[in-house]
Amino acid sequence: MSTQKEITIYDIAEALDLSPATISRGLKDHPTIRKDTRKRIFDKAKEMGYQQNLFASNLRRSRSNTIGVIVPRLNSYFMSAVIAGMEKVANAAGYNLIISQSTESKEKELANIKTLYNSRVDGLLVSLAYDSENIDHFDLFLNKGIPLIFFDRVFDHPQCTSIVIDNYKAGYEITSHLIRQGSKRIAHITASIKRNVYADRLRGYRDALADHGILYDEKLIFFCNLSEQAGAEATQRILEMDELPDGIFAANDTTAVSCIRTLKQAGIKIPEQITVAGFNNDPLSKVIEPNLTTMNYPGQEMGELAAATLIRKLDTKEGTSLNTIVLHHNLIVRESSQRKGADS
Amino acid sequence: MSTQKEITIYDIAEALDLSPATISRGLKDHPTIRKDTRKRIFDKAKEMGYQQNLFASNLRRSRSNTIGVIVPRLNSYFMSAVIAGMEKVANAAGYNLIISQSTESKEKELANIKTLYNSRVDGLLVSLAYDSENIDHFDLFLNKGIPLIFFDRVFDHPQCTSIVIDNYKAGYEITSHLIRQGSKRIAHITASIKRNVYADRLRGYRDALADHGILYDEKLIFFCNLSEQAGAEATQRILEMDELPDGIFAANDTTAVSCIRTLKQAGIKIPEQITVAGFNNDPLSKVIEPNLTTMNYPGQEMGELAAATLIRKLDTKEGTSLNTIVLHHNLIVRESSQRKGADS
DNA sequence: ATGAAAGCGCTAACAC
DNA sequence: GTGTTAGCGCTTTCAT
Repeated sequence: MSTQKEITIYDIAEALDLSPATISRGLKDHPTIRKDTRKRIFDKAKEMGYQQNLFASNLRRSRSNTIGVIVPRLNSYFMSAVIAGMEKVANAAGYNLIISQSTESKEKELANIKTLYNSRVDGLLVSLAYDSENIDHFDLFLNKGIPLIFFDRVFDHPQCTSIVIDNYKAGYEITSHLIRQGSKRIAHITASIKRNVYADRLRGYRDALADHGILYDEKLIFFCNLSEQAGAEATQRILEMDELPDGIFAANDTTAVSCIRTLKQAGIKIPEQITVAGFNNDPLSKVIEPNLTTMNYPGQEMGELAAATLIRKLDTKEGTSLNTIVLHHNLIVRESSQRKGADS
Repeated sequence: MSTQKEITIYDIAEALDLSPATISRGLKDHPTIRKDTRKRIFDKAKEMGYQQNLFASNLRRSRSNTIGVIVPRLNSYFMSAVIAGMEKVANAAGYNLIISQSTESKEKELANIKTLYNSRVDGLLVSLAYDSENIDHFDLFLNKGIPLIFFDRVFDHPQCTSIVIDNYKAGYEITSHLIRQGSKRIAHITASIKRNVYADRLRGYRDALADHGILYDEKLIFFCNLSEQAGAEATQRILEMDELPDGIFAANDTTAVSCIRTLKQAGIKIPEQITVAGFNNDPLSKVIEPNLTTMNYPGQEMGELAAATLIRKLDTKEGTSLNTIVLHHNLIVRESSQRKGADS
């Protein structure tokens, strides 16, 4: 517990009979410092166990080299892949990550925003909560011109860049695929269409139906929070319908897997009676039997790109004109939707 | 981009014709401030859009209200549950979390330690990398008496608290269970026994064998990094053995699931020919068929407890005498190990 | 190539 | 109950 005194640049300055200014410059490779004094400074710093005090530096420079992250929830495979990607890029560029969860609530999101503002993060990476209607609560950041980048659950705003996949197209593709497999009454289990990801997938679903001459039926749309339990409940309601659907498109894999399990328990044959598709390419999708048809959604890549985009903005100060960056997605067809004799 | 000037307590002081000190006190409910001036201060602060500058505060108080977290990898369900738990507790207590990944490398771990030290985190929550032989590289923190708490992959040290489950007992229980199901040649797939979690489970496995009169056979122990791919490879090697084992205990669920899939492809009946058990109670375990017997490992709870323990230490300054906190675990018996007629 | 000095915004010991 | 004042450790202009 030897709370020894902190070593500061003043201590090094004294030991080397130089000024603090020179030490400060030497430590960050300032061009006007002679090579040998630079070396002396580094050696002494190491010898004395000097560690920079970032508060002082940040206070002085009004810059934190810290990036704030707000996500709805941390406990999913997808989100941890995203964070892993962000951490990798941020760390390599000398940035720290401060992470917080909105737990899907706008109030908590606002609280997080304030905390991160107080921590003077240099920028923000955000995936929005279910119930955030708009992004007025980000004004603190927007008014100050602090970069704000959305990923996955995004919001269109002239000042912000969004990183997404083309959820409309993905929803269209997955629905068309189910139709090509012979499904005509396709249920869709999804979440709040306040969020682009769900609204877009739903649009894709509707247009795919229309383009194949299938009437849209509101009763086939089930809204829930996409948890395992919600998936089971939605499926239960589906099973109680007068006329059973012959296909189900769930907006994430957790729900789709829960759905398959419930259907199997009810003795329904998949994909013969009902085709099922999910979304995300969660590890679960390769394990459930039958294997789940799903949309590959590159979480790690999305995290890396979000962080890289933000850092580029911070380092170059140039307001990149890019407003939306779209990542590739791809349909992974597996047994849960593949009927004999149909093409994929 | 209106980079308006920051509002400081001086601005509020001027507007209210008070001193900065009074504002500072008022803002943090100092007891000696009159209720009505306190209210005036709050109102004015809100009106002017004041936001505390944490750098200045932290610099002055030499305290950051920030907790550093170092984990091997972020992209697993278990780890994201742990982090979710930490974030919840930390946030409620007014702490931020800075998170970094060691990617299982001691060098990266050291780099993370230095960065977090520079950020002057108040304490550290750590799960060790595979290849950290000791914790000398934490000296920076230990020498300064900054609290260091290990969870999951821990290291015994008089200054540090560890949060774990009883891996020895868990390994013993799971192995005994397989034996009771009639397995006599049980393979064990695990990772570096430099880490307590794997060493302890292996000890439990050995002792369970011994207590049931089964000879320990080194050839049945497979070391790998417990990834999906490594699980498949290890299983491949198992399948090539002259005498096939009749039980497999894998040190995590990812590997166990990969193992089951590989065995099934080879036409092996589970649990009839080989019983299989995993570890962690990952969502995967409930989805694989047959459902996987596994050890429930409370990730979220472990994260909450780790954070709460650290924060208690920070807030009370009392060096809690607790050196190890052991969380409950429980065996979840599912089909992958349950043979007809055997008791669990 | 180096030094002197001011100040980033806040807190807390001390004064009244 | 409120004010004065001195720094926390660093960066950076300006001077030499």
